[in-house]
Amino acid sequence: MGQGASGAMPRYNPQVIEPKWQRYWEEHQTFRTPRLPEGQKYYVLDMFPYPSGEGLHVGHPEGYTATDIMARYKRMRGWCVMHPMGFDAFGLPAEEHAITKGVPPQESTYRNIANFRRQLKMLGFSYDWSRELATTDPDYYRWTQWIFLVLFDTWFDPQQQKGRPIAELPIPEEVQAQGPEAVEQYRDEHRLAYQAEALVNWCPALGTVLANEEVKDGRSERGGHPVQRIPLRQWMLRITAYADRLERELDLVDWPEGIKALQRNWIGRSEGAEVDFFIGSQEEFQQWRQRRQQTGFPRKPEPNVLRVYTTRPDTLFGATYMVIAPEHPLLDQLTTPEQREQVEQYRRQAATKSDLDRTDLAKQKTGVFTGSYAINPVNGREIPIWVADYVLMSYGTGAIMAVPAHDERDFEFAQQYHLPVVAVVDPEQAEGVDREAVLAGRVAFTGPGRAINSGPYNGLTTEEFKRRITEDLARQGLGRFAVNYRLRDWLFSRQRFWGEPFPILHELDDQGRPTGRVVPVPEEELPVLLPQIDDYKPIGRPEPPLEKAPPEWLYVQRDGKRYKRETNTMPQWAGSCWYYLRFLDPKNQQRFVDPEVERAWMPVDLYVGGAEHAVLHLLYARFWHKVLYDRGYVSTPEPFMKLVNQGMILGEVEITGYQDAEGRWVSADLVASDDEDRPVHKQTGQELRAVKIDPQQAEKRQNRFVLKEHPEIRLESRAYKMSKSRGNVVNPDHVVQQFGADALRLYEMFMGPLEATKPWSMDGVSGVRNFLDRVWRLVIDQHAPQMQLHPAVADVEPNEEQLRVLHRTIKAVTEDIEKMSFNTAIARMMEFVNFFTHQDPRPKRALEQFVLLLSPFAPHLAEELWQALGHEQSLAYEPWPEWEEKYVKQETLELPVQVNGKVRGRITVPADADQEQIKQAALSDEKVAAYVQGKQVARVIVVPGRLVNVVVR
RNA sequence: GCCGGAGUGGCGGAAUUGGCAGACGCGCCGGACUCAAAAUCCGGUGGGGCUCACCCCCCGUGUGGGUUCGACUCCCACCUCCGGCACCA
Repeated sequence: MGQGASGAMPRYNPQVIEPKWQRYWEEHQTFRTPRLPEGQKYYVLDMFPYPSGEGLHVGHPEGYTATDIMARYKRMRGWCVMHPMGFDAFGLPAEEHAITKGVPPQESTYRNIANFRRQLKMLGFSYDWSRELATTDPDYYRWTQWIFLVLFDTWFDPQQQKGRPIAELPIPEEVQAQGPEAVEQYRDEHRLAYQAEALVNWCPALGTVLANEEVKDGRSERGGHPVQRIPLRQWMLRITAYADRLERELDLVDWPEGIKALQRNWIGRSEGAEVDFFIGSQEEFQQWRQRRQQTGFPRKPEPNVLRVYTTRPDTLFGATYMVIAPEHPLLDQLTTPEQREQVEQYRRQAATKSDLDRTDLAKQKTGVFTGSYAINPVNGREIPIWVADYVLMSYGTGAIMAVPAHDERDFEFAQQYHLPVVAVVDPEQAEGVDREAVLAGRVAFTGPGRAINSGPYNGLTTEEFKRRITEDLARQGLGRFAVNYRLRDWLFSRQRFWGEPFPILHELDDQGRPTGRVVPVPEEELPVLLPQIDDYKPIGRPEPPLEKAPPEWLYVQRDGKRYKRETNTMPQWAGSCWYYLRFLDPKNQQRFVDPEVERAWMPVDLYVGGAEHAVLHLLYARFWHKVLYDRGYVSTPEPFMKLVNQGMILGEVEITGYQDAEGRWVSADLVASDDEDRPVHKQTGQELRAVKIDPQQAEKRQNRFVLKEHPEIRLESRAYKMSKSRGNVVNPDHVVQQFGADALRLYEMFMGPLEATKPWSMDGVSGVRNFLDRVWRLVIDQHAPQMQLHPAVADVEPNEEQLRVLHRTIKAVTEDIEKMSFNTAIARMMEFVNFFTHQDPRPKRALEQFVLLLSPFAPHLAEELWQALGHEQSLAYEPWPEWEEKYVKQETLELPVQVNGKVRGRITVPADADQEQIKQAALSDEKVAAYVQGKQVARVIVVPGRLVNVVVR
């Protein structure tokens, strides 16, 4: 360096300035938010993290930086911003850790939280840390329990489509007549939180049951362990009651269409009809039909009736057999003595089959004839009733009418067991359909067409037929219009320690056996704290660890009766269902949130998080919110107005080649993967070795990468999900150490659109760090012995050109932030710096405006420069720069001139030139004239401000 | 199979009420500074062609068609990749 005092030279040093400003913000409570908004409010929320032992992942700061930019920007625009952070801290990993290492979950959880908090603060996010919460705080889960009690105290009124207090549930007379116990039972059957003996997804390896949402292909989503179906008493939440509103009210929110589609898909609403099939003799059938004419369609079918749900009532005449699920309650009654043995065996088989087996065997359908017949209500024909596990008890009525001619599954089953196929829909000229084969029953046709073989309905279109027959069936009391949902009720209990205890007591009799009666723990006694236990291990039986709690916790004496506490705990999703409300009033000891505060801040204006929560968290939270809304505890029907999903960040791009055992290269197009995802040779099946290739050794030919030395060997070039096993995980601590927090923030925003999946690149980080260095040198004289402004920085008025660049930058950056198009906003700022680096003098005023523009993205650097420019206070509440249109507009425009669509020249015209002037200028341009010469000008298209196209012949 | 999303230089990406394809950054090449290196600064960089004398020409946004004066953008058919669902009657 040659200069003695080089250490004192004011270089850009994030290691020093970042902690400095973090300390400043903390000391000055810069981002403290008032109880009630002052002026216009803006609630910007991140999906709070699960504090894992690994610490922050580079995926976290992506969304967090985006929201932080919005928060800082809005503050400078004068909005009152709510921007909190907390931790979703209940969950399996802490408990697994407790089991293997013997560390109590409380301890490891709070240690992990401390680490997360440190990392988040290191990145300079402008959270109001005084609102921090963790779902594991007794002061928080007290209110999670309280909301559970609200759910317990609520029934859904289908008339009003609304949750109401259980006390308002109308009790039918016949129930009333059976006494108070029956009434209580009737109430319990209608609560949104209820107990059921449910077939649950029991995972022996995890020692808990799982929600349907947590099971993928018969294995647990976490860990990939096998899952079995066993019956167990469980707490359920009646989310299906809200299915309709959860779907319909998606219209109220500004979410990506893709996420809405995902939720609609999950809810899976379908319309069709319920139809009753009589089981008995022809004579009885006639009487039954007549009776039904009078009574209409009953709420529950009589025992001699099989009720089915179908979306295609128009194919009723094509029903050639029926199928009921193995768990169907009528199965016993329908099974004839001759068939009993077979049916029993089949039922046992189906019951012990795990979901995994059921999926594996999906290719081959199985079933057994019950021996009974049902009578088709529309034509009086008798058809056999089968039992098969391709029909699910949990959907519709657990029974179907099978129409093999017009349903793929029924067709497959009919082929398997040689059941008749009768076509009742003529596909006519439907594209790509073999009409002859359909009519002959050789293939299934599932599309719409025209009715045949359907008696009086022949000739109707599918659409028309559906409507007519549904009406006709309803009039005769044989069927009714019906809606079904794929969505199931939410299995809400877990056999784990590290979750919220249920505020529920089970009454015991004199022998200490449960009577079946449950009572809620009174609100004043909340929270029900987790007890101290020494052994967290699941027992291997579906019996919760809380069974091992000390008796003084487990047993409660009340009004002379003994009660045992509920020992299941709530699933991890519980805490995240309402945290956005608690942030508004985190210290409130009287209520879960003060209504005044709630009304002032809700709804969340912007919610950012990963798409992996598209169905689970977002559906559950919306459900709870709607219940709270119906019960008058919150003021908005939906919690999250605008939702943005940040994309995944992948590891660095890797180029991979493949070699066989002898070390010979194998072209990537000859490589397949086996069951365990290992590479094998497509033809020989031989196992191959994946080799990481240095980019220097590869080159691109056409659209593929090949080995430079052997161009016939194709390589694979792609980025993979970050994972410990692949060793491509990027640690934010290291990035901050090496490049600084501002560089990390800026890079994550510069990588590409927020929503896109994008690969990490350390070179990219150093690129934006380079930009920050240039910003520093734009303002600071780094060769001076101490901190001082660059000599070119002067208190002068900007010239015309500088004003233009400045104002265009302000406009572009502002509009890009509004669109959350952060990558392009950063590109605009880079252009500004490229331009102003060459300016001498550099007007201080212009630089100040620029520093303000930069501040939401790189807040530490911006604060430091703001101070160097002579300001004493933080820039966090400085007014956002405004642009003036007169500097943004151009006086003259350079327009390209095309001849027959190809650019052949360019002209310069005044910005306000009219079409005729532009046309003349274009035609008189030398180059254009050369192309036009000797040809006929057919048309001249002038697009103001864009281009001119001369069409010649 | 069904539902979403995406295919643009060596790489990340920019540009759509249809109007100059490749902004900005990385990488690479060349130059300046230096004894040298790092850092920094300047210039170049889609492919091909040309007497490549810096001018000009042709091709080019996954593939094939179409609409249009004009298509990365709209329409039809298809291919590939990513995400989700998957016996839901």
